Amino acid sequence: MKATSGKAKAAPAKTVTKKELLTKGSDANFRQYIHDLFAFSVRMQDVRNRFGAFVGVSGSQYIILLAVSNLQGQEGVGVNVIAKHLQLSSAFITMEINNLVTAGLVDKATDPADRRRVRLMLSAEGAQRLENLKTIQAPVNDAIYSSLTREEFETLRDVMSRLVQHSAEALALLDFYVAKSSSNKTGTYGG
Amino acid sequence: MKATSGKAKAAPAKTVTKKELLTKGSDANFRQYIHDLFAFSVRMQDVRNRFGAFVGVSGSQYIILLAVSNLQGQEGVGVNVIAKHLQLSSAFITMEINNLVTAGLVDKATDPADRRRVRLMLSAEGAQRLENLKTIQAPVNDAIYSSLTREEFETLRDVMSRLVQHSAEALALLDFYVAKSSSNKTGTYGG
DNA sequence: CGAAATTAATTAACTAACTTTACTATTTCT
DNA sequence: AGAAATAGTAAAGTTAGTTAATTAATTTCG
Repeated sequence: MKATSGKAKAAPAKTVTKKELLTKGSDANFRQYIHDLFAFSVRMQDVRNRFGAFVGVSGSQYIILLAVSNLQGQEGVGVNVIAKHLQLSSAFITMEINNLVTAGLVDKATDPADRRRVRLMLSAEGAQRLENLKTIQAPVNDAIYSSLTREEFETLRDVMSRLVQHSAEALALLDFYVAKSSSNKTGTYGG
Repeated sequence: MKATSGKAKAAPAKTVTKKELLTKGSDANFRQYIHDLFAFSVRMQDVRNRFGAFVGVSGSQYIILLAVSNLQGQEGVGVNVIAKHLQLSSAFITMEINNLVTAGLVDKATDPADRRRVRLMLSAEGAQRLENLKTIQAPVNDAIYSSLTREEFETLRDVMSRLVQHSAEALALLDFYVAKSSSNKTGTYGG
C-alpha cells in the first residue's frame, strides 16, 4: 500500500537520485542534510562576523584581511588576486581594502615593476590583531568540532574539497538548464 | 629544530588546538578546510539563487517557499515559525511572503482560532513549481555529490548535524568573549 | 470584569554587502 | 607609434537583510 497503485496522488519526485544518497529509496535524509548545511553556513557567517568584530572590522573586511594574510607572501598581493580567491568583484575589494588601510590594518604600495599594480600586506597592527584573534578562535573552533574523530575530520576535509570542485561543474550545468527555461516568472512585462 | 629555541620569531598560534584536527601539529589542513567550506557555501548560495530563478523568485524567496512546503502540514504555518526555522527576522518573512502571495505561489489566510495568526500554504501553482524544479534539482545534486560513497554521505550527514548543534553553543561562547573585549576598534568617536 | 502585559504580524526606514558600469593609468603586443 | 589588454578605482545602484515602532488580538490576573 504505498503509492504503487490505486488513485494515490502522483508520488512526488526526488531532489536527488544517486543511490548512495537515498535511504530506503527516500531523499528525506538528503533534504535534512541540505537543511543542516544551510543552517551551518548561516552560523559560520555569524562566526565570521564576530571574529571580525573582535578584530574591529566587518565580517567581509575580516575575510579580506585573512586573504591578504594568506596570499601576501614576501612581496604583497594585488587586488585582483584577492578578488579571484574570494570570488568577489575587484571593485569591492578595492573599497574594503581602502577601509582597512584607513584603519591601519593593511599597508598598500604601488608595485614599482608594474605601476598599475598594488602590493598589499598586513601592517604590523593587522598581523597583531589576527594573532590576538587566535586566542578566541582556537577555543571556538575546538568547540564547534569537539565531537569529531580524526577519521571523520579526514573524511570531511576530503569530501569538502571534492564538493567544491564538483559544485563548480554543477553550477555550469545549472546555468545551462536555467537559461533554457526562461519559462516561469510572474513578471509584469510580457515575456 | 623547529621554533623550539633560538631567535626565530615567536611561533604563530594556531586557529584550532584539538589534536584530531591537527596534522603533524599544524593547523594548515584545518585552515584549508575552512576555506573550502567557505567556497562551498558561496556556491550553494549560488545554486539556491538559480533554483529560485528557475521557480521565478529570488534566492531568499525560494528558501522561504521551501520552508512553507516543509512546515505547512495540513493547517498551514505562521510567519514566526518560518522565521525561527530559517533564522531570519519575522519582518523579513512577512515582506517576502507578501511577494510570494502576490506572485500566486503562496496562499494566506487568517487563523480563525487566533486572528493575530496567519496560515500559510503553498498554492497549487507554488507546489507545481517546486515539483517541476526537481527535474533539474536531481541532476544538479547528483552532480555535486557524484563522488560520494554511501559511507561518506552517512558520515557527512552525521557530522553536519552535530556541527549545527555545536556551532550554536560555540556562538554563545563567542558572544561571551567578544562582549568582554570591546578592545580593538578603530572608531572615530571616543569609546 | 477590565487593565496590563504579551504575542503575531506588519510597516517603514535603514544598513551591509555586494555588483555593474564607466573610467583612468599603465603595460604589452605588433 | 597605436591598438589592445590589464589593474585598479569611483560612483551609483541593487539585494538581502535588520531594527524599531505600530497595530491588533489574546492572555493574565488583581
